Amino acid sequence: MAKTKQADAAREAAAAPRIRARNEEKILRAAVGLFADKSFHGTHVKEIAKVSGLPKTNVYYYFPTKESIYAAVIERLIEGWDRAFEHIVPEREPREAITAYIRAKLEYSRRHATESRFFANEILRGAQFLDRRQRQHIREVTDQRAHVVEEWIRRGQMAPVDPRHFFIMLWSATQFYADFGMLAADVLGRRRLTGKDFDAAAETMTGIVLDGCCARP
Amino acid sequence: MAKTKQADAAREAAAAPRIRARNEEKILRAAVGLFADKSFHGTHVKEIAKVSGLPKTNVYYYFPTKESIYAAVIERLIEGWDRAFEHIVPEREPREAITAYIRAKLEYSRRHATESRFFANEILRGAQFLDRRQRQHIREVTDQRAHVVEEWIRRGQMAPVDPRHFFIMLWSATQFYADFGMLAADVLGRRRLTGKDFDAAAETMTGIVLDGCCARP
DNA sequence: CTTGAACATGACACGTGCGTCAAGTAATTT
DNA sequence: AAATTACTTGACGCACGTGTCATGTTCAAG
Repeated sequence: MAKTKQADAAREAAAAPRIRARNEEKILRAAVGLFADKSFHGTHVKEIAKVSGLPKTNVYYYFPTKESIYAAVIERLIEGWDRAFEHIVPEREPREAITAYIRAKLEYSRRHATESRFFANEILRGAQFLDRRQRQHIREVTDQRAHVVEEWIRRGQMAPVDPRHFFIMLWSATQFYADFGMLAADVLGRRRLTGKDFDAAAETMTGIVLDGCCARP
Repeated sequence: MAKTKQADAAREAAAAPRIRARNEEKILRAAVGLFADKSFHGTHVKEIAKVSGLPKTNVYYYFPTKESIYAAVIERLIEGWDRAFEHIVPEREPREAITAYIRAKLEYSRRHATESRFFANEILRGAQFLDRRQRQHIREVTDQRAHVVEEWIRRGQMAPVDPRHFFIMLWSATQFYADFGMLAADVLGRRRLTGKDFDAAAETMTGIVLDGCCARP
């Protein structure tokens, strides 16, 4: 036990683990897709093994339990959570920054629909696997960007909206095209969402968020 | 077999089945909560039985399989899907109708968070249990209301937005507070979402949707 | 009160999913 | 080249979840 741990630490520090890195990658890549499609309980380790091309026992060589695989997938996603927020900085003009943010988020939804669905599913379940640190991270990042919006408002560049509900609105709308893509496609009369659909979504969304959709009577 | 079916039909037609109705109700009520929390595979019939206060075998007396319980829950939800859309009629002034729609949807998210989460989960999984009729229903209802928006635009009462993406935006934002309530609460620094939070959400949302949030430079 | 159907229940059969083990092969180090 | 560690593998045990069955019990009607 202690021995294994020590070896792990050594490996982590040193250069060595090409095989390990490659196999863990394979496993996590297979896992995120399966978890996204069928949720934690619906996904069997056997399948993760098959999809990743490794025998099941080998999966258990790298990860002690199914839960640990799930946790590892989460850990990766949290790291990328705030990427799109980088557009929200006080130096930029809000219209332009928000437009860029929406595009970035939608682009993410399109390219990483699977990860997005996985994450949505986890939150839907009450974020049972997110630990305190990860939840705090999300909150801190949001807080930080909320201050930018407040600054914009203070300068009169934006209407006085609640920044957090504002972000929720942007987040939910962009997220929708990844998480509920099937429903969106249905409603739009497509079999699957196309690039044009994402463009139309971005245009509609930015138009409404920036200027609203109803002239005052 | 044929006998049972005949009896079923008779029961359905006649007045009798108080006990059946009551027990099916109990089962479905228990099921929707469990499915919402733990998804299809994470929910065990044993638990459905326990929560609904019936012995497991009795659950199987009313529903042949776990899937049939799941399907029954879906059937109920689809029926109520278009309720909030009732506000979207051409006679009303769009600002007022949209405001009412947002409030209604948010109210639904607050009062029926469990059902909402169940439904979101089903869509997330690619709507595997929705049959063709149900999906078509959703599409038809949306289409119908999209025409109202188009009428408003034609009359110059609304900016020329894509009605379907517009609805998606409203739907996703309101849905968020039910489905990802835990995340919303986290971001807002609460333990749980309060009535005031829903009010703030409604205000922010209607403000942005109606008038946008950024003055043109 | 009797009869037959609807309803309720505990015990059980069967499949399968998680995780282990012992024994092997490849890669590194000395 | 030997020894030590990293990795790979097939077979297996155990627990548990789904769905069944045979046997009661309540209820509605003749």
